Amino acid sequence: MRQHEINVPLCDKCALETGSIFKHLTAEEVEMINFEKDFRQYKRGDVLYQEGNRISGFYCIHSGIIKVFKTGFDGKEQIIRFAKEGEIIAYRSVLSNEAACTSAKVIEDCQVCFIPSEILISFIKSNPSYALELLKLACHELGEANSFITDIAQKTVRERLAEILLLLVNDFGLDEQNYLKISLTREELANIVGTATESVIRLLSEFKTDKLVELNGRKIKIINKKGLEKISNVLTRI
Amino acid sequence: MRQHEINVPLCDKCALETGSIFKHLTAEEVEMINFEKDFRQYKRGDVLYQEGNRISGFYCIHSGIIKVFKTGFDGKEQIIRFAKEGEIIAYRSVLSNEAACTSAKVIEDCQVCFIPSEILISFIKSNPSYALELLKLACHELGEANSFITDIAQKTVRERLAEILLLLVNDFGLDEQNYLKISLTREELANIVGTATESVIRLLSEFKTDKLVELNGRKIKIINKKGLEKISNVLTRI
DNA sequence: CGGTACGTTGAGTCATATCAACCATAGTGG
DNA sequence: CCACTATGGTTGATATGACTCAACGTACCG
Repeated sequence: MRQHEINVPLCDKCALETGSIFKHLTAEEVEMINFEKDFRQYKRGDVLYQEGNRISGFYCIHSGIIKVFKTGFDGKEQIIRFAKEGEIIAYRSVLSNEAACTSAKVIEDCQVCFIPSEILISFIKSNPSYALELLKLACHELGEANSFITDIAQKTVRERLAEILLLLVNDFGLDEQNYLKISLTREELANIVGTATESVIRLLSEFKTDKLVELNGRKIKIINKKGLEKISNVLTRI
Repeated sequence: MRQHEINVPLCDKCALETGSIFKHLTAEEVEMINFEKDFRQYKRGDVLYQEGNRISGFYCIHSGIIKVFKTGFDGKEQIIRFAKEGEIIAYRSVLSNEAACTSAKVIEDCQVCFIPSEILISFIKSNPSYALELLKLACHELGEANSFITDIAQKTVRERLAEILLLLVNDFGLDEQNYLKISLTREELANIVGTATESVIRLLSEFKTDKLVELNGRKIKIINKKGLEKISNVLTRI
């Protein structure tokens, strides 16, 4: 099923709608991206780039969800973060001028714009307040990474799973029936939490027994957010 | 024993010697830092700033070693990174304009320069190539954080301890007798690896039995680097 | 209809945390 | 100067969280 007429999104419109980082650019700069960018569509499972790749640009997500992950020794994925509309990925490699230290794979069909490195670099040089925004972004991500390190190092799998569920609620929201909008396989959940698939399954069904969630296949319904918050903290072990 | 005449280091000299990020500044800019900065000396155990603080500047380390850590629920520290001569800390908070997400404490007596936020911000705006260098720095740290997340999530304590020892060798080097130049308490080691103090003690003495290291109090002598490399990877479990 | 990917459950094992006791060292104050 | 206290290091015993392995169910797909 190929679309003959694809609506390539315009960056100026997109930046406003999604609140992407491009909203800090001037009109001419946005126009320049519009001209240079390459619009692409991907389906679930598609790979945008892989660890070790040299990347010639970065991606701005217009719709859909992408997982960014590293691959450990035995091939096990560790999901580092998700990216959704308005967010950019692979900018880290472009800026630090290193090979990609992560891979990116599609979780939900998506439309993305690929923007050549040179444009990013030239904007940083020409538009200082944009550079500052990028710095803020990187520093913010760094702060989140630090928290995550502390969590993985100190919390139990149970606590982390509860926390991740809440984080997913926060990032992707719930539908009218309180179902998590993002749907992941048990394995993917395990690869965020940093545990085995079986452990996620067991803990989720405990959560279900404890009336914290309901499960319908991959769809997870949150029915006691306070309870999850309680678990995700210290309080478990008082 | 108080020094009446303290030699306040000059940034231009220091930047060259230590290869700090200020080497990308113009002569006038460096001069400006020299003028505005506040030189400070700290002793082991001193705290530079604490999680949650609003920080009005960042620190450039001239000598000594500082640990940057987060505090978990039960008060347990998770060491995020170390900073030594030529490196800057707390720039993350300054740039993302958030409260400090970490604390910083002195490991080895140190001399640091405190530089007000405004200077950093103004340089970013006036000197794009400096902004780019800062971005590179932040992105590089982000890459390291991602690796660390994957390691903590996937490797055993044994693997991680070996890895951390190698990382310390890399960052701080060995003296003539192959002793690690940085000396940490067992608890601090545990707080990097993300484990219990007792586990570090037990594993270290295993490493000793296996002729990988020798132990003299806090001083750790590396006698089989290859062996540690082997342990730090997958290879343990073949 | 067989194949493949995902989900679930059970049983056994092991690495690691926890708890407790003890030693060494150094600094403190009466 | 000595008892006192705090801090760090070590070791042993015990408990348990979480992983691994294995079997099996289910659903979807060509």
